[in-house]
Amino acid sequence: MLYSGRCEYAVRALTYLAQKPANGFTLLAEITEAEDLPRAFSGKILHDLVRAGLLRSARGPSGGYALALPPTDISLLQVVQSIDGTADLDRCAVGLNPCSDEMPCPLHDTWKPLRTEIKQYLEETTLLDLAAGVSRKRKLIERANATSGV
Amino acid sequence: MLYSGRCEYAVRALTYLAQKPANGFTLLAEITEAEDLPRAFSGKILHDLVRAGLLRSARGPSGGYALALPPTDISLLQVVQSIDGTADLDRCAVGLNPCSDEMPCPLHDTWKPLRTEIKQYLEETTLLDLAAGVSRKRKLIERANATSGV
DNA sequence: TATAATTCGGACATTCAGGTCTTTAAGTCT
DNA sequence: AGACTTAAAGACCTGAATGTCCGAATTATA
Repeated sequence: MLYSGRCEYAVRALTYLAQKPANGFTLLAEITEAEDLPRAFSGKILHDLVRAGLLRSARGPSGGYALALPPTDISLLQVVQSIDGTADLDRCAVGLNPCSDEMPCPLHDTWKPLRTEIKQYLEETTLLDLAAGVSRKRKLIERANATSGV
Repeated sequence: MLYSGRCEYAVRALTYLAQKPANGFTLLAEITEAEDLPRAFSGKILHDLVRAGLLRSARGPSGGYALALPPTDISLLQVVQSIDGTADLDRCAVGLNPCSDEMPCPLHDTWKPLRTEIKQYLEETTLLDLAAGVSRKRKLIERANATSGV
């Protein structure tokens, strides 16, 4: 709903990397197995992220992928723009052209503030937030298992 | 961004119908020419809306399509759900399963309020609002043409 | 230097949304 | 009844997104 399938894969892979210690590379195989992603396809997506400057990569033994920036410095918006481009976010909700503040489409006045809010959300949410969310979830699962006597 | 291409066509066709007097049917050809939509394809989409109960249709001479409800009673959400289904709107933003309030995904807490807002927006916006927006736009265009001396 | 490990890159396969075309069924009019 | 108009339904086509496969390029290590 917010972004494409490709982009979702990118977010998940990046979130996985954000949870790992900052030194050294992580294998594609490890990422895709942990996150249950299609391996070859994800390889291409990660490569796109390399070209976009969000990841570093290294070939050969002890190679793999690593974040090119600290998790605080990578926002969802950057990921979306690297993978999907910016087109969707600025597009008119009804698809009528031309559509601008001067020549608004039927939904323009009401839709625009909401769209701005969505964009802000993507801009403010970083990989750190995502990684923190994952560890919070992990704890909840552990607690659930403990209390249910497993 | 909010809904699929099919759904956008549906919204535009419905908006066109909402601007017409309530009696009688409107030809598919008229709708698609006025809104510049692919004719055969739009026929299928309109038929989906008939099955969903948002439109009525009639074959033969003086046949065509008409709203099954007054424009105030058809919300964008109903259109989206008739065409795209409800899946996207309730889906977890990151695509992790399971994802619920008890077992939230990394984005759950922050994404959910925004998603609720989007849903509310779709629910509160009706065909009447859209039709009103169109006539507002039409006036703006006329005024622009008048002042530019055309 | 040889070898193994790993990403890179392109060719190919599959699936799905978008879209056209043709035939059929259901109405209206004379 | 017969001719005509129009939506309904289905077969088919197209292009983009998704995904696989395999060889080439690169690099650490023995």
